[in-house]
Amino acid sequence: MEESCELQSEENNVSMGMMKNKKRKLKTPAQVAGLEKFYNEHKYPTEEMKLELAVELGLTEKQVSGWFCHRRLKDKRLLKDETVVNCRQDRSSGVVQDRGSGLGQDSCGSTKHGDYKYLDTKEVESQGIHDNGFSAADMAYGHGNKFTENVNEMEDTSSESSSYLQDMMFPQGQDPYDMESSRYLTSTRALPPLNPKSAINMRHKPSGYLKVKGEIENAAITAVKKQLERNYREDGPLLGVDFDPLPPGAFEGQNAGPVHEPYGVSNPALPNSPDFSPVKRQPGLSSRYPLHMEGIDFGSLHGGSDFQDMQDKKARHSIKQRQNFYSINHFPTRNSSLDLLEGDNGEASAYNCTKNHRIGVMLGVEGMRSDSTSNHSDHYEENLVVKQTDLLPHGYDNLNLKNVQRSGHVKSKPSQSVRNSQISVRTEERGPPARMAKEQMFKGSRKAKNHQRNADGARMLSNEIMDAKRIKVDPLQQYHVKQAPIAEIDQRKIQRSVVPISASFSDDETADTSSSLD
DNA sequence: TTGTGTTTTATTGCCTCC
DNA sequence: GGAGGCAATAAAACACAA
Repeated sequence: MEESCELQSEENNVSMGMMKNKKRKLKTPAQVAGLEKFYNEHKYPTEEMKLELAVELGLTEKQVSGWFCHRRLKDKRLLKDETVVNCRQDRSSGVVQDRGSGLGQDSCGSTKHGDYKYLDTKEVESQGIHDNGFSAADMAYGHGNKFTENVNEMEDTSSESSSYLQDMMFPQGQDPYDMESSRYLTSTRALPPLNPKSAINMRHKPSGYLKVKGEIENAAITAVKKQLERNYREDGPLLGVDFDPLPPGAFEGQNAGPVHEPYGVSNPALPNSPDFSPVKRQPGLSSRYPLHMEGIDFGSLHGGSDFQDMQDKKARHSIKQRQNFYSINHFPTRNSSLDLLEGDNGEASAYNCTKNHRIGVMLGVEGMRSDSTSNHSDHYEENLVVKQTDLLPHGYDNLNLKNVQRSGHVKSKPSQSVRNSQISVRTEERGPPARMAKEQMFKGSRKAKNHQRNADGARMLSNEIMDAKRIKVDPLQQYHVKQAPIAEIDQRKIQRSVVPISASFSDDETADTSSSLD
C-alpha cells in the first residue's frame, strides 16, 4: 500500500508534466493538502495564486484550476445533498415553513440551477460589504471577501435570526470540509442578501425573493426555529433546555468543557453536528496514502501576510478580486499545511477541516479525547492577537484588530512546524503541457495588464513566501489537528464577537472572549 | 481474487463577463 | 474573442464485501 502510494506519487511527480496521457494521476496527499487548504481560503484563486500554488505543489496551473473547479463542484454537490436531506426532514416534519413570501414550500427543488445555494462570489462579495457595513477599505483588507466568500460557500442561507441557529447546528450544512465558513456570518447572524446583484443596488436587507431565497435554503432550520419560538436561545442550550451554569474553573481542566467539545458530543441533539454528519467512506488520505506525510511547505502558499499583502494590492486595483483575504489567518501558522497532516503522535491527521471529516472515523474516540484541545486552543486564542501582530508584515499596521483576530483563529492550526520538506517539488520535471504553454501565450496580453499592476505584489509574494517559510511557529500555537473542529467552533464565536456589528447573542463565553480580546 | 460502489482526476463543451 | 467558471462525462484509483 505504502509502496504503491509512493510509487504513485513518484509517478505522479514524474508524469505530471505529461498530463496529455489520459491516465489520471492521483495527487499526492501533500498536493491535496495544499490544494485543500488553499481552497479553504480561496475558493476562487487568482491566476497568480493558482500559478504560485501550482509551482509549490508541482502541478500545472491547469491542474490547479481544474482541481479548484472540481472542488467547487464537490462543494456544491455536498451542499446540495445536505439541502435535500434538510428539505426531506423538513417536509417529513410537516412543519409549515415560514417562507417569507414567494416560493412556498417547494424549496427543495431548486428554482434555478445552483442558484439558491451557490451564490456568485462576486455578487456576494458586494453584499457582504454593504450589508455588514464594511467599508471599501475593509473589503480591501479582506473583511468583505472573507465574509462573503464563506457566505458564498455555505448553504446557510436562512435569513436573519435563524442563521445563527444554522451556524450552530449546521456546521456541516455547508461543505463539511469547510467548517470555518460558518464563521463568517455577521454577528447579527444576518446573512447577506442572496441576490447580490440586486443587493448591490439595494444596499439593504433582502426582501421578497431575496429573503425567500435565504429562507428556503434551510427550511429545516427555519421550521425548527419557528417551532421553538421563544424557547430557542441562540447561544443557549437547545430546545429551551437550561443547563446549570458551569462551575468555576470548569474550563481549567484539560477536558475543558462544552466549549471545546465537539457539537456532536455535547449536543447529541444536534443532528447536523459534525459528528453526526455521515462520514462517507472515502478512499482518501486515510487509506490511500501512507500516513506519513511528505513535507512541503504550504504555509507559504496561503502564506499569510504574503498573500494578504499581494492581494491587498490587487484588491485595490481590481474589484473583481474574488478571493477572500483571510490568508492572514495564517499569520500564526506560517508553516506548512502539512503541519496539519501529522498529529502529535505522528499519526496522519486531517490536513484541514476538510479532511477532518474524512478521517473522523479513523480518529475515532481518540479524536474526542482532545486532551490538549482546550489547552491548545486556549493558548492559541491567547496568543492569537500577539502572534499575529508580531507576524504582521510591513504595511499591515493599519490592519485593525478586528482583522487580526478574525483571521488568526480561522484556519490557522498552528502545530508542529514541518521541518522536513521532503517533497521535492520538482517543478521543472513537470513542465506544463504544451497546451498550457500555448494558453499562457494567449494569456500573455491580458496577463500583461495584471502583471503590470500586480508586479509589485507578486514580487512581494514570492519574496515573502520565502520569508514566511522560515518563520518559526510559537509552540504555544501548536495544537492537534484533531482539535481543529473544536477550536474552530470556538473561534467562530470569537469571530462573531469581533465583528463590530450589533451582536444579539447572549452572555456566553463568546462575549467574554470578545471582551478579553478587546 | 473479483465485483461493485465511491471518489478523484481529466477532458470537453457551453455560458458569462470583460 | 479570450478567459474563467460550471456542468457533464469518462475513466482511473481505491475501498470493501463476498
